[in-house]
Amino acid sequence: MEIRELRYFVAVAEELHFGKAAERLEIAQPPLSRAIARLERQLAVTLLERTSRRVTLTAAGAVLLSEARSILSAVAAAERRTQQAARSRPRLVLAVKSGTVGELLAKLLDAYRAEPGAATVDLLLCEAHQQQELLQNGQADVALLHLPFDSVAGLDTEALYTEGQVAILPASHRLARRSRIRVAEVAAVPELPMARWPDRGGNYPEGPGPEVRNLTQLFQLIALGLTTVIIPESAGTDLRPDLAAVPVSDAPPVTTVIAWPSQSRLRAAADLIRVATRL
Amino acid sequence: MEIRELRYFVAVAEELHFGKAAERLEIAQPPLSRAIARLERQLAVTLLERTSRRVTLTAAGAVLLSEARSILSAVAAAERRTQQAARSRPRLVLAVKSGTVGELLAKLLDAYRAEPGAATVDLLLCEAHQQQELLQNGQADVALLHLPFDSVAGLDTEALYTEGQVAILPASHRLARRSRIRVAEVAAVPELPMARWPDRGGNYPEGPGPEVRNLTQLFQLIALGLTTVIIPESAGTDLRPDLAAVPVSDAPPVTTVIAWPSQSRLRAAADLIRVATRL
DNA sequence: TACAGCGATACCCGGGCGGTATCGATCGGC
DNA sequence: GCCGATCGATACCGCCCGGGTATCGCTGTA
Repeated sequence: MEIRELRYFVAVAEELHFGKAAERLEIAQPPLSRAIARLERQLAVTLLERTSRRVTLTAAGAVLLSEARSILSAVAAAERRTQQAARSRPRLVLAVKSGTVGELLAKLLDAYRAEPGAATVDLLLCEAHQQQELLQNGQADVALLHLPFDSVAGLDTEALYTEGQVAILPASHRLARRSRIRVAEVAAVPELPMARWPDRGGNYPEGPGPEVRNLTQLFQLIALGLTTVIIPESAGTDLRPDLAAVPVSDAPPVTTVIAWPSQSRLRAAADLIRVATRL
Repeated sequence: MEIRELRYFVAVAEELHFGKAAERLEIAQPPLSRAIARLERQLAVTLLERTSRRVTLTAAGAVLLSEARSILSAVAAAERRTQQAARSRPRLVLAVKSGTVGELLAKLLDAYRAEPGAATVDLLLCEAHQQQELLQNGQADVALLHLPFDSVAGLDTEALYTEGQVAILPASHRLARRSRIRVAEVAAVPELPMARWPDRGGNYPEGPGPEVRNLTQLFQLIALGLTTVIIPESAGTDLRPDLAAVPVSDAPPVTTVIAWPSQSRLRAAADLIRVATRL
């Protein structure tokens, strides 16, 4: 089994169409058919059921698709990390999404810079759902994630900071004067439907609330009295004066964790993680 | 970068000798030299420093070695799991080491067998240090591990059972009548030096105690008044009459966890894990 | 200084990868 | 019900690359 064969198989398994897959791979269709056939022969397993009209994955094919994706990620990561290690001045890529506790991040970077032999830290600002992938394929070395929202499968983590959540409301709203509130109460306000965030594919779930992409947009809509949201405390400090934050008593606490690929052996990453856990 | 090239690189990086590595790979030395040179050219990175007298790894080479090992494991796992998925009757390999809570294991297997669509579970009895590797390269799907002894890097786990530890002593020993004991007291008995277990390489650490490989051996030596050991409670039940178990008050508690590779997508494994967490 | 050890280089051969042309099966439209 | 379009498989060809042998060149040692 070779990497090229896995790349070919993933293309076919995703397109479910040899012609399209060949186009994506920038090769002709016949060599692709042969490569898949050879892969099947070597494994002694049928990966795809094909008629001349449709191509479908077998159960074994579905397993290999998932395995192959993670192998290809690991290969890309290996290439990046090897080249990174060859640089004289090491760099470390830290993936954070907007909304990450600014104060915590500043303290972490300051503390790390004071370390002897500290690498240059590049901040990679990204969307929440990209972080896992960035770590897996080596585009980032370390990330700050938020439990219980972000998935940490395949990652090692250390908890840094736990906080409650607050509801952000128009300052003039009747609920804005409450000292505490419950999730159900926020959800039950018909004139303030909860904002909707895009999923991985960039699509929005169905619902009455407005579609938003970032906190600035969101705060503007809340100030206009059009929506509301429940977010971690630290993201709701230093609000504009026409907004109010009310602690939500029964929202799950949010934990900021530092995460890295579990097989990571980078000196610089280990240093940063050690510094982070001592904060 | 191809799998074959990674296999070649790992061989050279481990042997630090092109000739030996070529022999191990069952190819001639010149193609091996060329393959490594090509890999270095493609990555634009020097992986090995070679004089005609010695070969050494560069920092980048050390990184690639570690990455390559895990990629090769992942490839082996992918092959095994794909072939497994192609079988009509799914099988599930559960890696356990001797000494694992027998009662817990029996309950788990019974409960799982009662599930609809349960796979055949094969028990793979192994040494503690093999389990991680068996899961990573796909020879096992699920394992029972013991924290804090076993490493769980790269694995997902669920805690099943926590218990204290006991010291196993000859029934006639003066400490055997105690109701509780401390680690320091056990360690301070000069006539009963703690038994030594082999490490990953099968070598024994230095020390005064006897070398042992399994509990049966060990119990025999304890009965002869030659050694002692501190083990989880459950491994010290139903002892032969000439042995006694004394709870050790300050030994760390041992947690039995069920562990699986974090990217695992096996139906049968998920079922087994679900059943286990409900026990 | 001569020799042994070891990686690199030169050169050759064969298999396999990728290309084009075409077949054969299947499904949809008229 | 037949024809044509679609799409994967097959046949055949050329070339690159992987693997082999022979040999070179450097280095450390006796």
